[in-house]
Amino acid sequence: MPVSPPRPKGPPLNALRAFEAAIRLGGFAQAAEELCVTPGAISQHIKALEDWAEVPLFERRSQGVVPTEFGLSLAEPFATAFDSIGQAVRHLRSGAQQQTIHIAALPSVAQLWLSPRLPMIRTALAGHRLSVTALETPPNLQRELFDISIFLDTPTGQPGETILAEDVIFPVCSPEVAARLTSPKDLLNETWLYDAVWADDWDHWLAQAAPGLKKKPNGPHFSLYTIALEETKHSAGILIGHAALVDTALKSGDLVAPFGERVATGKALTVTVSLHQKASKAVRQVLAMLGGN
Amino acid sequence: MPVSPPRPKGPPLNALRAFEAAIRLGGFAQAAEELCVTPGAISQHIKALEDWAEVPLFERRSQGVVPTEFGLSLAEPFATAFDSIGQAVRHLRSGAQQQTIHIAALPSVAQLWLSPRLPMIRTALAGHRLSVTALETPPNLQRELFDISIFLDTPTGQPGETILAEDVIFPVCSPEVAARLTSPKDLLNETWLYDAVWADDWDHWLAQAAPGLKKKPNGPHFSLYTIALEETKHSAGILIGHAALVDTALKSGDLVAPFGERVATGKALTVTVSLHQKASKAVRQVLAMLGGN
DNA sequence: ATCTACCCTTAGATTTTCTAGGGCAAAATT
DNA sequence: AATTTTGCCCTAGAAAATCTAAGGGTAGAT
Repeated sequence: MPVSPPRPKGPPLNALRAFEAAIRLGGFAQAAEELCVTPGAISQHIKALEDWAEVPLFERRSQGVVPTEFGLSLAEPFATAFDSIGQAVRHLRSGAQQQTIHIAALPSVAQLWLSPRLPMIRTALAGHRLSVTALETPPNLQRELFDISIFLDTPTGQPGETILAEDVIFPVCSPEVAARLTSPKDLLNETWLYDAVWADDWDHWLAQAAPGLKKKPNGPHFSLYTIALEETKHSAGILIGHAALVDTALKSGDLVAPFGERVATGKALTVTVSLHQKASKAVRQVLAMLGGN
Repeated sequence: MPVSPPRPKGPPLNALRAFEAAIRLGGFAQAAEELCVTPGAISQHIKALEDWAEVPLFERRSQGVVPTEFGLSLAEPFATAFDSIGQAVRHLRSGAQQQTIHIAALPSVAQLWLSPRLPMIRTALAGHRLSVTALETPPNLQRELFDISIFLDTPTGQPGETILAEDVIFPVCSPEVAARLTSPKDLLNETWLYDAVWADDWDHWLAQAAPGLKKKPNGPHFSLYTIALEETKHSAGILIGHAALVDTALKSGDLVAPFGERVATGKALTVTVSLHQKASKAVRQVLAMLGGN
């Protein structure tokens, strides 16, 4: 006789969030990244949820998970729900006495492009705190707590996005190294430096600027563009420079661009602002200073 | 220089839920009851949230907490957000192979009124599981996971509510005790039994049915109406019966109503169903069997 | 065939979250 | 005026959740 079982408890909220992320991003690993946990954590959350609801949400395949039909049907309601939560949380955060502007940027962009502009911003925004977070992938501004994101990526065209500059690349090196170079062919005798995530920059530039020139890539790879740039300054070799990132070094004379050929990558330095009313006065102010409209 | 702090993390979701409940119900204690935790837990959640947002949400007074103006302004967005979550969760639960109908009822109603009707419902709903939970206060059907609630309370008039019967009260006792009674005045010589939460039933009935009759209440109090009723059957005294709850005992002859005066309390036996599409076929079926429209 | 690169799971450890018990202060009651 | 009641706060220890790290399996590449 089923009388008085303990009050039926709702599902764990964090599991719902994990599920929402997993179904939206299409995988546990991606969801894990967004939530800053290991995939195992996501796996357990989903399992807990499946146990609670007594319904399978994902089909486990060897190459990843595939949402079940039913799981997919939950995507929209949960997305709506968490957008709603996000909005309420923004409202909550807007109450802080001292507002904080959260900026997300690619590590290299943060250090090489944003950093020189920060002092100006900070003085203009007295009374606000400023927080800069380096991220490998652009955050979902609707869901996460960033106000502004600055990335070097293919523009998505979503609302709130402003293109600051098209991305153009060209080899850069120290003046000392540049002295040895007269034509692109001389590159073959030099060490080529690579950024780990932009490893095909060299191929891309060569294809446009010096077709036919081939070289086995044997130079060092750096996980941080900034490190590669430092090494370049120390005459360790030649690096493909992204205009927005090497501008300061070129202006100071630490680096030079030995060849004139500038090649567009199709990417762009884009700044995106979250579309929310509160605090946006300060956010718009920052945007204007960064060169947005 | 604030570069690369750890990714700003959102507020703990559970704290948001605690806050939403606290602001909606107007107190930590009430929120604690709804979430089935101790008030201390709520207190900690709210504090965590206030620390996170760096803004006070409640003003602590000795007789309870009062929401700050800002806290109050968050009530609506958070209510909306959690309604949204609730809806998504219902959708999720609707996927279970074997549906469960969750019924919430006052303990006395569950045992005395609902219990005799359960076998009929269960056979009609083969393939569904049935869960009956005894609750002192009616749950928020929009937020909690109950499908049907049955309470003896003043009708609220909210959508989904059906009045099954007006609440009327009158003294009941065992036939053995009834043999000693001829007029209401004889009540003065008998032991009066009380239900702890309906302690003023006697006063209420006397005021209408036998004005002037006074007696110092010295009879035993029972925390469960069912126990009081059992004692009444064992001739331990006279109890104020609620029509819906003593019906079975009157029909079986275990109890009798020695006086004809029936007094309305203004309350009613009401059944409320959650307004949701899925699973509501079964829910409506149950409702019909209980006597709703 | 073997290797590499993914991605998901499981067991154990860690951190969060909860409960219990003791206080305090104002309001209601005696 | 004293007492009881109510409702929140605090802290330490206990319970439960959540996470990480290591394991294992599959597809496509070498």
